Amino acid sequence: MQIKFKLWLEENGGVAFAEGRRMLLEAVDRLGSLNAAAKELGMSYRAAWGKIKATEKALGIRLLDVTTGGKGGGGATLTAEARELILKYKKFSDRMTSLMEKEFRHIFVSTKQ
Amino acid sequence: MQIKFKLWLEENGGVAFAEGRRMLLEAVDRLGSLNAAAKELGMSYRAAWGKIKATEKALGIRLLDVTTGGKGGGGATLTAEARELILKYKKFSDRMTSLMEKEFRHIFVSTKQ
DNA sequence: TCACATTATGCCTTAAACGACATAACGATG
DNA sequence: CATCGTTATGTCGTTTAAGGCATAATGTGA
Repeated sequence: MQIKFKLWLEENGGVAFAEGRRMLLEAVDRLGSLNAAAKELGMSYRAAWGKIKATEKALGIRLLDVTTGGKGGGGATLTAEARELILKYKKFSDRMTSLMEKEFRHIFVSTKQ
Repeated sequence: MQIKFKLWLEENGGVAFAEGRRMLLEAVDRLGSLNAAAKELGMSYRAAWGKIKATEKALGIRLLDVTTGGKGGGGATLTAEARELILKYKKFSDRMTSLMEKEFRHIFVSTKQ
C-alpha cells in the first residue's frame, strides 16, 4: 500500500496550475519554443497551447513572451511571472512530497493501532 | 488563488481508498446499512457497493459484516479492519490538510520573491 | 409461505476530460 | 515578395470514468 497525491492551484474553481504545466513551462524555457516543448513532452501543440492559455486566463497573468517569423519561425520565452510561479510551485510541491511520505510512514507503517 | 489537493491510497496501481469511501464507511457505521448510507450521500446503492467492493479487493480485507432478511431487511456494520483504516486515513488526511495550508501560506502568500 | 427491505451484480448509458485534425495568421529572412 | 516554422484557435472524435437501470438472491418475521 502506498500513498498518492495530486495538488494544484485553483482560481475561481478552475485548475490554474499543476505539475504538467510546470513541466511544460520548464521545457519552453529550455528549448525556446512552445512547439518544441510540446513535442518533447509527447503532446500536441494544441494541447500545450491550451494549457498555457487556461493558466493565463485563470491567474490573469501572461506566461510567455512570443515572437513569430524570422529564422526558425519564431519562439517563446518565459515571463518573469512564469518564472516566479514555477519557482514557488516547485518549492511547495517538493516540500509536500517530502512531508507526505514522512507522515505516511509514521501513521500507516510504524504506528501500531 | 488557493491550493487544492487530493490524496488516496493505492495498491497495485489501482485506487484503494480515499475521501469518498471514508465518508461512505462512516455513514454505514452511523446508519447500520449500506443502502441508507448511499442515500444519505446522494449516490446510488450500486455505486456505493462498487466502491466498497473495489477497496476490499484492492486491499485484500473485508470492510463490512452484512446480513440479509429480518426486520428491516438486513444491514451492514463495519469490520475491525474498516475501523482501523478509517482512523488512520482520517489522521493522515487531517494532518496533511493542516500542513498543506500552512506551507501554502508560507510560500505563496507571506514570502516575497 | 408470502412479503419486504436489504445485499449482490451484470450491463448499458451518459458525462466529461483529453487529444487530434484542420486551418489561419504572423513576420523576419533570403 | 515568397518561404518557412512558429504561434493561434475552432471543432470534432475518442477514450475512460462515473452513474443508473434492471434483476437476482437472501432470510427473518408475520
